[in-house]
Amino acid sequence: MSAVPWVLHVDMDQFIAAVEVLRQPELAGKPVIIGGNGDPTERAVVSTASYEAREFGIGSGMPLKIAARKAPPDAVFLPVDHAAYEAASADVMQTLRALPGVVLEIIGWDECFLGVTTDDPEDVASAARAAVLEATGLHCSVGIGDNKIRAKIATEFGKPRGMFRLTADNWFDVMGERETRELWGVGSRVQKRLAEHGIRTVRELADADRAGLLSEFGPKMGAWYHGLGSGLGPSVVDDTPWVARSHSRETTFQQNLTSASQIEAAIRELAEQAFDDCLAEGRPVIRVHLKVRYAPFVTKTIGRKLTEPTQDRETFVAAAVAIGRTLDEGREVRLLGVRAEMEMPASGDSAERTPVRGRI
DNA sequence: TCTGGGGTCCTAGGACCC
DNA sequence: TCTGGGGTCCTAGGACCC
Repeated sequence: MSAVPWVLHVDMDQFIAAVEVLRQPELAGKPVIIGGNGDPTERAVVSTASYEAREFGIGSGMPLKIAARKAPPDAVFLPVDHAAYEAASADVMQTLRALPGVVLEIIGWDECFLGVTTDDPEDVASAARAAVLEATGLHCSVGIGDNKIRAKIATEFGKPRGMFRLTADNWFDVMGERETRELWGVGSRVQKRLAEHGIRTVRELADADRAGLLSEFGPKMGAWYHGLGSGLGPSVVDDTPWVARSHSRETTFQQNLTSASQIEAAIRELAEQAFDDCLAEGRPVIRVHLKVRYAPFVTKTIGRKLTEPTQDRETFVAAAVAIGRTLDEGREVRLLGVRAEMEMPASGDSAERTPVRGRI
């Protein structure tokens, strides 16, 4: 065997719950549910549920009120503690970065890609798992692939506390008959649109008419989805530090806001915080976005370019408030968010962007 | 049952320009 | 009556990720 480049995807097992159990060992083996303030009667959702809690049908994104109904009497609800998870995350990443010969690309709190040239990727994966466990007491799983897409998907088959290899050789054996929804970057809406074209499985996507996909999804996404059916994707692991394009603050109100003055006050507060996050990076803000959720299912986002890039807080806040004044009167607001979009440093913009939303 | 909070990227369509 | 052809920029909204 000769050394060739591999992509490893490292994903922490039930990361947030595991960090909590580490600090409170008596929680081990119990259904643990982390979300919001830890009060299951509040408007908030589950951040992470331990494997024990998942057996009761509780999972990420579920409203806490629902989780409370499904949970057994011995379930423990805990508040989200960002600082603790960030510290644990930093320990994990530092440990992985120290492995010999690897390039590390962080894609989230609890997951990253490792690029490594080796003739034995399983050996590197084992070493990574052992190192993380030794340094942090936390377990992880590793996907091994010949590109990022396959590595990322492989991890699901390795969980928990294991590893799995997915490459061009076994792609269709493993994924061919599965639903398109299992592909990274295909959500429920795209799954549905594909199904309307008779495309339900991964293999059907790979075999689909390319022109049809381009006309349904546009030149970029159409081509991307088509390749995704065959497990195609980028294989370069990039360790250049991530630069945020925007910062936002949003809040779900326990009681809906009903008056214009309440709404304006909330916009001010959120706008100041979002703006300050940008200011802390020393980068001018060029756009403001307001996100509003009116009672059930209606979320609106309204963006405005500022007349010029600004580092003046009041200029930004005033722009956010101005959008707020255009909102329909008499509607109760249950969620409000303000996003500040920053000027990007001029760069020779990398040609290979992966259109999977969020950090990659 | 009724939905966090942090993000990124893509597309469509209109305005405007030559 | 019918309606260039190319381009850029902007807004609004959709979709997805962790």
